[in-house]
Amino acid sequence: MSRIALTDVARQAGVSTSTASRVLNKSQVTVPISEHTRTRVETAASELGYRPSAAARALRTGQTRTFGVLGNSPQAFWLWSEGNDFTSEMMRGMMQAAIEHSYHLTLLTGETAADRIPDFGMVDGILVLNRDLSETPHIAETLAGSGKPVLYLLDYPETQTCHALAPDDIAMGQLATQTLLQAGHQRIGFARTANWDGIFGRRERGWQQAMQVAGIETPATWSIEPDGAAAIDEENLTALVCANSHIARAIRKQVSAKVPADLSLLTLVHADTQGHPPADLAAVTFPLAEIVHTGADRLIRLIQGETIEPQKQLYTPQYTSGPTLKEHLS
Amino acid sequence: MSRIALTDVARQAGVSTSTASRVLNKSQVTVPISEHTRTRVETAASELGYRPSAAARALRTGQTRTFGVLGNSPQAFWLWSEGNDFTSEMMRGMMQAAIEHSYHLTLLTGETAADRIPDFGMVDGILVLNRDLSETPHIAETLAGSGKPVLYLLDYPETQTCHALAPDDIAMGQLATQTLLQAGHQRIGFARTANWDGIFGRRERGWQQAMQVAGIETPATWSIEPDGAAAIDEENLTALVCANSHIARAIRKQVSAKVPADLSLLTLVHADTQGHPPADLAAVTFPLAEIVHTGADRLIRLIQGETIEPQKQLYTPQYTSGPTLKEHLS
DNA sequence: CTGAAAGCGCTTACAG
DNA sequence: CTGAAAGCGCTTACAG
Repeated sequence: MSRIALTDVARQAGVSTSTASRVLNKSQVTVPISEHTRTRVETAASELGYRPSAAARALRTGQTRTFGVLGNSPQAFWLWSEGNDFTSEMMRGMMQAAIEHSYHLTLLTGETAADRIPDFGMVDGILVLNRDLSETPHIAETLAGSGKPVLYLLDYPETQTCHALAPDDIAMGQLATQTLLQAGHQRIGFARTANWDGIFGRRERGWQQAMQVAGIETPATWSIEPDGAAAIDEENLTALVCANSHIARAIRKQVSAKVPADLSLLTLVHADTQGHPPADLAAVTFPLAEIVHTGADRLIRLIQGETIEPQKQLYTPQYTSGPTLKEHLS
Repeated sequence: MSRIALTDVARQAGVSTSTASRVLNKSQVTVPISEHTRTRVETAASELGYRPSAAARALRTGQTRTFGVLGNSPQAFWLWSEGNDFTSEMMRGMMQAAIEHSYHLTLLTGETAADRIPDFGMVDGILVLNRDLSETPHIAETLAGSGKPVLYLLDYPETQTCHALAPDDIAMGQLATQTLLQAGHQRIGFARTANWDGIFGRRERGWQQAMQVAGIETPATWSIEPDGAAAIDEENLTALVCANSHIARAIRKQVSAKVPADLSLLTLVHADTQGHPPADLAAVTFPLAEIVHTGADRLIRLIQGETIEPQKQLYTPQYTSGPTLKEHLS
């Protein structure tokens, strides 16, 4: 047997498809319908096991009630540097917004090669969870030309006007550095990997700025890689701001004897929904799930035609003490 | 400006829509096309920034190249009892299969009230990641009547012929129990919560069966809740099979002085992709990401019309030793 | 190698 | 309160 369409329901109920459609889409435009007709149509629909075709409806209305999520690579959905609960927090934020608006959520796969034009056809808007934007600027251009609402999370194109929600990365770097300065540290390094230059670059700039305000120079040798622990000794660093918790852990593994005896680690990291950063690290945090949730919510509002001025909304970070921070009496 | 459709491309290229369609869908049916025409169409398409309408294509072909994922409740995507990496492992398995076949993946939201008929219109098939199936049998019926391929993961309707991939829960309970028996334990309890009766029920049955084979009775008082540590003393239990790692941790927190001095804990849990169960627990594991990956792959094959006999494929568990297991010399 | 035409299943003005 | 009809944007036999 082939698919049961609205025409089948209408025929069985003895009404036109227009009427059948009106009955089955109760909420939309308020058109009065006789109780008798309504009952007949509803009975026919359930007898026949009618299920509307989302494709036909989407073609007609231009809306799918689904938004897409685009990560740098497909791995974005399970490999995140902060540890595994990053994925959970992300999912939580996205799904909650989706549920509140009765939207579905499609994870856009597609080639890792980001220059391939993605097949966005089936979504009403796109949430960008991409940490490599600075390395792949054409993504932002392609998206801007997609004709659909786009909202960036965590990372965003620096030079483009757009909707974006992200932690204030510069403020994160600054706050971490200021905290270490107040604890008496002077020789404070910054640990990051070379990738994710947008996010890590901003955090590093925050560190530099705070150091500069304190009148301390930051030679290039104070910016180290997670496997560059040798530089810590060479430069006599007493503290390190780590670009994320993964990096903090990698460094701690290398120099474990020194943490926190000789070396203070302060990591930049997301807070989980209970507001807790990793218990084993002193941290400056941003509210990941809240950012993602608010972002997905705003994207849906944009889809539904709400007028919202494009803006980059940055979240102020918070400091939470932890065992890897130590007062330094110089 | 309104949407650019294929007709616009065709007009600009000076060809019919049929021809334009053939050019732009290179891979499909092999129809020879002159190089000249091909070039003209491709140029027109890129000049105009043409993007095919997924809705129209889906309506015409009946395929969306997307599969849906249905959890018990929306929370399924971020709250899983085994800890947060459960989500990551799930995502990994699903996404990898999706990528291999160039499918997208839609997380189906919808009311928590599972009796509401979900809106499946936009997906070609459904992956069921639902741990409450035994409590909501109508879900399976609704799905069976959806006319789309359905594949169950982890939990499955006991009484229905269907496609399912899951750990062999009974074997898990048995293996854990046998391991404890061999270590010299006799008074072995089983710890679980009341919910998820399908999965936990099977695991519990495995424990019972292994005990029975060993000639040991299992009174109801030996089956305890995670907060029922008092029963451990009352019944002089020396070991506990825990239905999952979350439960194992809850129990350990209550009786920490005794683990593993007086009480051995053996937990049933998923292994991560590196094959590691939690390092702090002795465990009997199943390969979560592999199950999800294989399941998603099979679902896509079903969607594409491959004939596969419905079957419940159960994975044999593995034992990994850990610090919470102790020899018991009775 | 190319085109005219049908039709996938809906929704929504428009006309009663 | 209800129906006839157009049209969303594609793909695919079918006919040249």
